[in-house]
Amino acid sequence: MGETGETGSSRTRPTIYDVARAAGVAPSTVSRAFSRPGRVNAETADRIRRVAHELGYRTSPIGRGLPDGRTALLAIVVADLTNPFFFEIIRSAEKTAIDSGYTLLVVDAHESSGAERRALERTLPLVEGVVLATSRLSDAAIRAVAKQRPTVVMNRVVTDVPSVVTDNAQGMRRAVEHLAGLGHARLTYLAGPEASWADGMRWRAFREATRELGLRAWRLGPFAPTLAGGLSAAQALTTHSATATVAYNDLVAIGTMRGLTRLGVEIPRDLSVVGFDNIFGSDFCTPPLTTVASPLRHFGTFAVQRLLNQLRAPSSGSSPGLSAPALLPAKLVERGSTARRA
Amino acid sequence: MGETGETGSSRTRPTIYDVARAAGVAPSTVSRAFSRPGRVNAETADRIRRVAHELGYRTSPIGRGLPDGRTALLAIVVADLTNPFFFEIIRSAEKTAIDSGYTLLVVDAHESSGAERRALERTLPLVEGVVLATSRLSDAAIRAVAKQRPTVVMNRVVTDVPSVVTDNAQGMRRAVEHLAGLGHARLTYLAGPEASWADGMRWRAFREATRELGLRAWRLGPFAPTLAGGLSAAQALTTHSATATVAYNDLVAIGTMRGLTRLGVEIPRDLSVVGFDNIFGSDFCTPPLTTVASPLRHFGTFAVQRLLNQLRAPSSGSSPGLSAPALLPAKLVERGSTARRA
DNA sequence: ACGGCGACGGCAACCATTTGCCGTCTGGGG
DNA sequence: CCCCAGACGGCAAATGGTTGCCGTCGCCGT
Repeated sequence: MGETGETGSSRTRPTIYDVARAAGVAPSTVSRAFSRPGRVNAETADRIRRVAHELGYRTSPIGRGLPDGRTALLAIVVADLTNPFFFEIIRSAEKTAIDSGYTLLVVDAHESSGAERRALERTLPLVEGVVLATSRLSDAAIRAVAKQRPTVVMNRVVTDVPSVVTDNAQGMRRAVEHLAGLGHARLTYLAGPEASWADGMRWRAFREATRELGLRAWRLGPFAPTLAGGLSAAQALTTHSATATVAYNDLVAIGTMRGLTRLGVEIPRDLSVVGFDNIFGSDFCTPPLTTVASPLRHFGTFAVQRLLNQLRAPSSGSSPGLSAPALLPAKLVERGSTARRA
Repeated sequence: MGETGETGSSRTRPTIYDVARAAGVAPSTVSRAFSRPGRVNAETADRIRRVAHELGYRTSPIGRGLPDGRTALLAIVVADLTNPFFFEIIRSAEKTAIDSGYTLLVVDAHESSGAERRALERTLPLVEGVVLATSRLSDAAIRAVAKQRPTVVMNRVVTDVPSVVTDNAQGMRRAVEHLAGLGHARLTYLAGPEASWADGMRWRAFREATRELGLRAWRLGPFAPTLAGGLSAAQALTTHSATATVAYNDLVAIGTMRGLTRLGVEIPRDLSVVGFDNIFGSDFCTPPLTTVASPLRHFGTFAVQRLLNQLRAPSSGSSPGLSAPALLPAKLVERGSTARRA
């Protein structure tokens, strides 16, 4: 009934002023005791730390961020939080950020450029830098983001913006060679979202690799990069004469296998399927999926490291070495979804 | 070489002072034009908004948060980001938060109370409130969190802290009745993490339901709430005489089925399996999993709504109605992993 | 003995915004 | 004609830290 007359359990945390008063020093000294080790006498610093600890003082990120905008926050924007592709990426990115004293915000773009734009609008002012993981934004929009905050894009190349990408061409080439080696001569590619840069890369590499090896190649789609998308792809495949298919990603591949199995097509006997990404789950679906493996863990670590580099480099501007895309190798993991042509 | 002499493309956004100067008013008026509609003359406000828009002004969340701590940030802490159980929860929670003008931070606790504690330490000062989704923290630790910020716990009951839980007892009862109806008389429960409150609830309900129906009941575990955990469970099950099993959650159930299949046990012919949660994927594993469905989507929405209620209610304190657990119903989804006893 | 320097701590400004309070102006009622 | 109220806009303080600059003090070298 009464006003907030509580004494100890107040929800407002103590400030440096409280600590300063209790320790008999000036607030600035308290601040320095925490943020500038060595600048204040060791004994004094010790006493301050002791008092602060007793009072339960914790430095407020808001106050700290005010003067120079240092919020110690980074963000990673992923196209789809539920896509296992991002699991390892998020975790490794998070770890790297934490190890450097940053907190990583995970932002879900729901596979929509509109949602991505809105989310960025909300998040950007808060953070010091951002990783755009497989963004659905236009190059121009991404450059606009990069103008506001240090930015790293993942699995995409945008002029003047640092990026981390898998070697799609190399991976696709391996996949096609693998299928060719099994005797397949008629291949389809199941395309992903039109807005996906990686999809464009993969399709191009697919076309080139098949051409060089003298194979017939078709493109089906686009399909949503989800299991549901894969189901539609299965439908489309039934009327097709190809004996092997490469999907935009593992989710589509798995969805396709499910759909085809349901339609009575047996995999890999009737059709070989190759995925992309080697996500969590691709090894225990039935049959286990042959897929082009991306170094997922390195992806997150690498992206955040590049971001941190930018943050540390005051003279960002025009160092060309920094914005050249970092190319991470891809390798083929052969599992049960591909077999010699019947 | 020179100093930062750039003109237009500066990374520092315009402030209310810039807008005020351009519009010929005081900064306070600009502030009010945005945050206190009606307080300033409609024409003036209009002019200010126009000028602000031209300048590309956006109110800074940091500055705004300073005076009264309003950061418009909420956090949801999930036990494991990669667990599909949380997908729908996160999405619905996020939507609810955004609709109310808040941004939701997603925080991963990596199934570890240590990591959860550290993450909270980092996040708590930033946010106005927090949802603890299946926390691995002790009750005392949770109450300590609740003392710092408005808090809602999910799938768990902690005295004096508002919570949202599924009706585990009811769901488990349905599952056991279902199995009994199929002629099973020897049942095992595959336990989840010791730190899981829901696990305790489910095991207790399992024991009671089996006792009342006159069935034999065993408890195996604990197992990690992951596919890997399910694989270990499969191992443990092979030496057991039960004809049906209920798993702590779907991930364990699916892992168990995989493990058993690999060991030559056929499901549901040799063993019936029931999961918990009805996660994304439980319908397309082989065989499709019979499971106790939680209203995942409502979970997130509900939790955030209760949080928002707390934020709006200044007189929180001791209104008992507010902290009574909200019980969400559970129902059984019968699929292919259960069958009549052989 | 004195000058200088380095270590250390305090003062005050600064960051972007909100808000309590006050001054001014206008209009209407008595 | 005066008074009062209400609308509106400005001043300045407050929020919680950080940091440039300055003063003080003690020590060392000359």
